[in-house]
Amino acid sequence: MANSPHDLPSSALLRTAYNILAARIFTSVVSQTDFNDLRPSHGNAMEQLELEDGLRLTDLAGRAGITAQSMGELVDDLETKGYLERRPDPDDRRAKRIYLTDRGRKNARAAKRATTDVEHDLAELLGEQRYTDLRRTLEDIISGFRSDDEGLI
Amino acid sequence: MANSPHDLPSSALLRTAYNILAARIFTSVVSQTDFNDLRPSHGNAMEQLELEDGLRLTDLAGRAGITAQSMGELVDDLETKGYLERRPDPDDRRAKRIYLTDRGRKNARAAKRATTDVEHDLAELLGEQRYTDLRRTLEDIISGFRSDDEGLI
DNA sequence: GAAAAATATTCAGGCTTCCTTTATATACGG
DNA sequence: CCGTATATAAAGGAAGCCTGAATATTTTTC
Repeated sequence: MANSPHDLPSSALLRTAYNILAARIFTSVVSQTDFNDLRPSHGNAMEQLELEDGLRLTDLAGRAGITAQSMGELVDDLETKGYLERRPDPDDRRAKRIYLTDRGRKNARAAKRATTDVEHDLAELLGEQRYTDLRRTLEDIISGFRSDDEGLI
Repeated sequence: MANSPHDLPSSALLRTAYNILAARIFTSVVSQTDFNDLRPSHGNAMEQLELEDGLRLTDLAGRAGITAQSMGELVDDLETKGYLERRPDPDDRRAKRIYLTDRGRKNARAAKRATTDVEHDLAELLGEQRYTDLRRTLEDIISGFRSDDEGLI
């Protein structure tokens, strides 16, 4: 590769490190032939439903930080591909609730496993102490800077 | 915001930290009214020309990691807006060399300043020791993992 | 208890950023 | 020179996000 990391801005280091980790997780999941019809953006929906099933589109969008319309497209696609299904919300007939199918649950488990594996690899590469320090430092950057530029992200 | 950073995967922490820093740098540059016609992707071209002026389109694309065609669009746009100019390569009449204009140089200086400011802010937030540790850790992640997944990024 | 306001979703269309394919001009090795 | 490689450009498309407007339903308010 052309660039030595030497004296790159920290933002570039963060981006590259993120890209490497994200690519590992994503390729680990889609390399299972069952799931090779997923694209990275589908993760926006799947990640949330792994945590809590049966959400409404609006909630899903809010948690992922994208518009309801964008999330609608992702959910359309994931529904077509058989990962999700929409069922009417019995309490609010404007809304539908979005559930993982069996296939969706299998995928969610694979994603979780891949993410956990990467955390392990990271901790192994860095050692427990530096791994913990890194996470704390990143959390400090997020909470320390977020307030400064509300809503710019 | 909805998510507490607690036990998010490290990849998510890296992405959020990157987004915050990148947004700071970008908004700091474009908030100068002179430069409010730039979009983030223009940085792909400008960043490289800050380092070395007079590159050919192909080199520029290679260094930025995008196709020559994509870079061609960015350069078209930046030329229209007066940041760059193309001049024929005297040694190879197939090629053109791309130079910063005065306006382009002014912008490059502003970008460099914004980047430096963010590094300072980071070092101040974390303290010198943790700032240095963070950078070294990120470099270690990049060099430690890059070899594993060659070309997946 | 009806009119007004808010909410959930969908439909239509657009923008940005990147891509692939194809065309054209130029360079260079044998 | 002739074939192949290289530099750029032109045309069109896919992905991922957006805004605005339409529709159905719920909640609020007077």
